[in-house]
Amino acid sequence: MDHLMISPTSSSSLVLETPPTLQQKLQFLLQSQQDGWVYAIFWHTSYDDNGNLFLSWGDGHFQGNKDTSPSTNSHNYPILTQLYNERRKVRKGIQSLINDNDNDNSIMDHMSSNGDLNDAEWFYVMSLARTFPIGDHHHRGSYSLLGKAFTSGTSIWVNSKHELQFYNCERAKEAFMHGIETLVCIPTSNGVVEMGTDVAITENWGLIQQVNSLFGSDLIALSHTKQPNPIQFFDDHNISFADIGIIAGVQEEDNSTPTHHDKRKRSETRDNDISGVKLGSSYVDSEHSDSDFPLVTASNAMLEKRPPKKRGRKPGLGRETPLNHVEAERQRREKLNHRFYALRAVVPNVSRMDKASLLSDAVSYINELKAKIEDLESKLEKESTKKVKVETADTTDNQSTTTSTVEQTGPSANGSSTSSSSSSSVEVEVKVMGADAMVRVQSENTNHPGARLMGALRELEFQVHHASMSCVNDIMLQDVVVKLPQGLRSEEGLRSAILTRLEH
Amino acid sequence: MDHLMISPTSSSSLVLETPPTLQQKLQFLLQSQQDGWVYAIFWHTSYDDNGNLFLSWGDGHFQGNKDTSPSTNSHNYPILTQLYNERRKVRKGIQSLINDNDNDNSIMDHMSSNGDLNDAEWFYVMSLARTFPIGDHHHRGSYSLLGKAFTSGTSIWVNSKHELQFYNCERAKEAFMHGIETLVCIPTSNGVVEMGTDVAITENWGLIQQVNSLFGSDLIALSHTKQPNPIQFFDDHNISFADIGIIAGVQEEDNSTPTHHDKRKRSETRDNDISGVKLGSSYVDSEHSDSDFPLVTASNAMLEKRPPKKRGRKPGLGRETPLNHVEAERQRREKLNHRFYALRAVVPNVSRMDKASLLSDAVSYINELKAKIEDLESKLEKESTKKVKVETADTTDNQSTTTSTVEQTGPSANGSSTSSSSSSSVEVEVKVMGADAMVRVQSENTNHPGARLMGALRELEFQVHHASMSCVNDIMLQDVVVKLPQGLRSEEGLRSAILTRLEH
DNA sequence: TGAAACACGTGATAC
DNA sequence: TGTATCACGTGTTTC
Repeated sequence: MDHLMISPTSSSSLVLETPPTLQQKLQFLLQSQQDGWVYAIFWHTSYDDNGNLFLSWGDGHFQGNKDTSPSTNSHNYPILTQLYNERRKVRKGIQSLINDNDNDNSIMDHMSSNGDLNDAEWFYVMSLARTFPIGDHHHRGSYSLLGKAFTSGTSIWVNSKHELQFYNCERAKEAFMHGIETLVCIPTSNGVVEMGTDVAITENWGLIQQVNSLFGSDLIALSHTKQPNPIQFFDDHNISFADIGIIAGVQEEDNSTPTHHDKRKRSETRDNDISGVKLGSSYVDSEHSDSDFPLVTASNAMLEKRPPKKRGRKPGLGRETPLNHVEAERQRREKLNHRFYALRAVVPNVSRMDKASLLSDAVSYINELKAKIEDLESKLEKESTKKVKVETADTTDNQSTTTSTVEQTGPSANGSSTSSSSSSSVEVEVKVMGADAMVRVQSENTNHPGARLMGALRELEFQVHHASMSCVNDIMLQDVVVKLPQGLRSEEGLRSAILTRLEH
Repeated sequence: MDHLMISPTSSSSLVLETPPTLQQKLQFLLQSQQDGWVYAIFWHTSYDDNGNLFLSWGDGHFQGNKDTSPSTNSHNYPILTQLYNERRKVRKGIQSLINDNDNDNSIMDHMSSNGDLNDAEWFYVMSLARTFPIGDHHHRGSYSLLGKAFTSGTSIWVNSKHELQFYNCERAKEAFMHGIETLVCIPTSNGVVEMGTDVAITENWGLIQQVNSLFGSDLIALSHTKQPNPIQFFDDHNISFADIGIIAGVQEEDNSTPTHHDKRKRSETRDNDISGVKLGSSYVDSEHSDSDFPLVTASNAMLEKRPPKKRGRKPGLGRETPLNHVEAERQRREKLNHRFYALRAVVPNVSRMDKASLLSDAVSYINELKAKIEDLESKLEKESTKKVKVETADTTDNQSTTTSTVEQTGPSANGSSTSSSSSSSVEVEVKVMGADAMVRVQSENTNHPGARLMGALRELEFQVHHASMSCVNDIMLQDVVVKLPQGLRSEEGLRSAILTRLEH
């Protein structure tokens, strides 16, 4: 049971329009990645009775944790196997029964309240009865991540529980409840590939490309990609531009004709992935590589409903600079949006889903937190001073400085360091002693200074001989003795090298 | 010297186009406000040699602090009086000398580095030599607030130092450096009224209205309100809408309209007020009336420099719907931006001034605050339980002592944990003590075990209280005391969670 | 039908 | 020179 397979192609007699190699593709996909992906699901597009497009289970592969710690495997849950088999048998029936999301949600919720059973396996198994609408009443973020990925044609990569929790998307919330930490949705021509795991995995452009090449050639059921409601511009043609985009992406490699915006329905994005990958080189979140943004594959154009206006390209455009510009702007927007999501994830009680409300809610929330901290600190201080009788008084000093982190913003004026996004006032001392060096770092105890310093030392490939870190009153003091590689002996150089690496 | 008056109308023979009552108006303005405004300046429009519009000193009134704390008054700075008089005498000469902003900035900077002298008085006095371009190379925010207020026709009200610091506007920065906290720029027909003080004053619509009625009737030099480049929509009429707006605002007393605050820059909006006021009713910043947004009076857009693009209006436009749309979008943007400012105001150490950085900094700051609160709460709880005298003794005692005596606590052979795995020569022990836990990891000194462990703890969001790692004979021994988030208390669970995360 | 909220492409600008 | 950010006007999609 280590490798669950819920596949209509492998063991079921149900006939679906997906080619028989889907299962192998997913399997291959999972096994070719060295990251600890737990499962992969292919959601394919279908039409419901009303003619609305939706995503339903196409195929899936469950790999489990790489370490296969015994407690997380399914043999501990015989009921799981039973339910799994049962579900598989009557999947079609169940689907019609619990197509309604609310019902399904209640099931999930009940399961998650169960404490021990809410792991990725449950999530995976329960997924096979789920469906997700597409393009319908999507209130901008309220719909499923899967649907969003499909309609927008952009891959979505969420790799923190906070962010996951934020999305007011049912699936993301459920994933969060079941311990999923990284959730990826990659659109294909006729569906979406979803992968998930319970650890954090940073964005991986290669994976998306691999999915593209694996699933991009499924040119079956192209009609699915067409919009349910007729597009007035091209309904005389039977092939939607989206389809053309797909085809072009597969066999044409091309691109050309950027310039005009689009809104790119989806699909087409892929051809840009192939042809214009270099654009992706600038994708990196330049400054702090928080890796918090979405790896949008997107862009392109050309297959857009075009009000019969100006035909032909604008005169005199070099064609690459403006394209980069729009692409860059797109990325900027996407990045900004993901920052917004991240903010939503940490701010509770967001009154309304719109950005302005979020921002002011964040402000008031921060003020709330500050007030609470001040309150607690004064309380604590009172307690401690009451209890510790005669103290050296530097504790209160430290406390007061940490409380007033706000005030630091004005002058800033901290030597070197500063500028780090997270913590302020980082002090680094380096003392070189022959082939060894002693590094002393003093900072606030925020953003895991220990991990940051150790990460910095790892990046610099310094072997650690000894280290000791202590945190008192929110001040973290770290002393490390490292062995230096030869050639690097300047104390100031070491210091700045460490300093610059401390910011993530 | 309590009331500095730098007025060409009161004591100078220079003839300017401002009416002789300017000084009294400013004076009246300051004294009629009960808020502690320190100074008021009227900047009037002029053309430089190149025919470009710019703002220069029209008149000013310095009132000083209401509390008139002796240390902040000018008699402490005889040099100030001297320089003031000197400046006043040779104002025109100085203007031509230090018209260059860079020079002036350096002067201001030098002054501000002076510690004691950089108060509002200095700022006020130095202002009289300043000029500010209008409508030229306006990078939207990089130009002066004054220019922005004038061209946009919107009043700008900044009432926090953070926000002030943010603007990449020279004047705002200078004001910040000189201790100004609230800075207001109110456009008039032929200039801008600027008021400032070193305390925070919330937006006051009445003040803006008062300025409008005081300075709105200066219908002299109307041509100044006209853009240097002709406005194609109305250049057959000689009266700009702005002026009409002013007149209407003056003699109409307006009021009525409590409903629609702000927004609408005089002119067009005002005539909208007359005809279709109800539209403004929905302007209210519905939910929280933080009053955090900009009191833009504006709209208009039609006295904006309009690059000679499309001549003639778009065909078939109803003229109100699309216009309202752009206006609404403008307002939305403005609102959003002010929310951003507010967020900047409460988030310390904003690494860079751009929105994306602000957002992620806000997120990490919130997490910081949360962590700190949790920490404080647990600390407080600990304190209080400790204070309840000798309780059950064992467990609580251990908790209190762990921080300092980490290494002694577990000389291996602890009952729980241990045992299993340890295949790849990495052993993990976990001992939970209340809200804290001790983690001991023994492994080979390869692949930077310190960084791996710290990274794992960061992923799990465990705050490190104390850590010590030593390497002997290529064996790395690490002991860490961490604070656990609530809900995670199982030693075995912790152990496996750490173990799985140790492999990268 | 219009108000509100977004995303998009575009031009400007700063480092 | 490219590579950022930003604001603007516009089209679209909600309710």
